[in-house]
Amino acid sequence: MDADTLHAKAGPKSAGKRERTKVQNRQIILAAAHQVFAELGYGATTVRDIIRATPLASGTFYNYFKSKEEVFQAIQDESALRIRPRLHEERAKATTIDEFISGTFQIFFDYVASDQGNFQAIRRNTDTLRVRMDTPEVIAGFEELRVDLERAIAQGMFPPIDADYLMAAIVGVAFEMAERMLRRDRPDTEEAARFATALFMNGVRNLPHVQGVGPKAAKDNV
Amino acid sequence: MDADTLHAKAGPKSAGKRERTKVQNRQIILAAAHQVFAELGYGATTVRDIIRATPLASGTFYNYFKSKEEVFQAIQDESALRIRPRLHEERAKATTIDEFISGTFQIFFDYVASDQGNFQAIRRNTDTLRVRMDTPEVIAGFEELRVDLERAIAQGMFPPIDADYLMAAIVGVAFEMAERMLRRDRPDTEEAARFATALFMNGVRNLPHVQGVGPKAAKDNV
DNA sequence: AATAAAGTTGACGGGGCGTCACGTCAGAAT
DNA sequence: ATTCTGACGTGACGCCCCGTCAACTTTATT
Repeated sequence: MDADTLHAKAGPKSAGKRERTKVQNRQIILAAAHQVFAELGYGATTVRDIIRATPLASGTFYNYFKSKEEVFQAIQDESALRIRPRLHEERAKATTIDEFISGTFQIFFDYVASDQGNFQAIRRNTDTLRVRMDTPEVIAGFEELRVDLERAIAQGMFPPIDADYLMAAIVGVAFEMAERMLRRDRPDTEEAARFATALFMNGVRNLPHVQGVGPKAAKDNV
Repeated sequence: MDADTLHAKAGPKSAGKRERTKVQNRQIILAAAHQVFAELGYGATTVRDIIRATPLASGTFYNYFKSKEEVFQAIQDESALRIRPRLHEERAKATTIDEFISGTFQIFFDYVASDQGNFQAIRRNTDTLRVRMDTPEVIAGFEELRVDLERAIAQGMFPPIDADYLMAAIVGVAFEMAERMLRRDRPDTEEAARFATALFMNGVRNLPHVQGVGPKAAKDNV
């Protein structure tokens, strides 16, 4: 056998065509990942699945992201960035704590309904809390809500209770209710937000009747 | 080359010693899995990790379980089986809906505190809802609670609200609060149960002050 | 034009998964 | 007691996925 045969192990046949810019490729990968995650769920999708939904080669993925987890977190960051301005706006606008809580639930349920696949990928297919909370953007989003709650408590708008548990309750109700909402035939984000707000502010015992109501009834319930 | 060389590929060196019974081996694997999942989390543990914590060989695992997911679900089934009698007892004992809800939270938080590793493995490392709800035992546990809620609503103990969302709210609050509870220095399951019950029954607006209280204060708060 | 920098590629080594042919043993059948 | 049989244990194997990297191409710089 000759030298050529021995060294024949190496060598991509043709590499390096660059038809897109760096930013474009990152966006292409992100979009493909978003779509594939939504379809298969986080656990079931492989990096190759993502790349296959793309004109790129497998190695290129790793020029932009360290791992599957990192793309996923990037997607969550994007989502957090999309929601936060709305939450800020809501906080500025709300004059009562009821309005603020209600607006927060509404924004959250609206987001979930607008990006069902991603929400379900979070819920069903991965290290839920770790991925949800480990990135600065997402943490920041939750932190802002917590600060608001603490301020409300300090200002006497809420009784002097444990802000940590209060936060947990809001997050828990929101995520779990969103799950059920999406299973319904025609998810109604306003109904969900109304229910969550009423339950949260008044408790079961003092809950107004909040099921199956139209816009007209909303006034009565909140 | 002769025939022996060709066929030399096969053959475990020494196989088949049977020092334990079938049931014992299943229990050995289950116990090892429970321990390793709690330590490393679901996602991070490999079937080989489980087997390594055992005197058995890798293939044996698959005589008892189809996959990593199946052992995990078996563990959840065991947990569900341990909790359900207590829930039944509580349901029989409780005379008011407050007592029932309070008892349910208490049992749940107690369980979480008694098996932290497993709870965190559920929360942090896997297809949360899928694993939590896909096994008959676990589904049955949730179903019972839902039936209770529907009955309470039908009997007028709760306002006529959406049992599905009510259920979601309870589950959401319980799981998310349990997470925070475990992060505390000295998790206090009674405090957590008191908070959850008060919030749930009365709402934030009507919440008694439920932080940092001893057994004496419990009477006042619930 | 020559050189450097940035970007792309696919083959490769590493490792986990589930299978399977082989080996062993306990108890049933004779 | 001996043979037979099927249940069980074993570890090597083939498959697939992951992340890396040397080779290669294009763009920027001098």
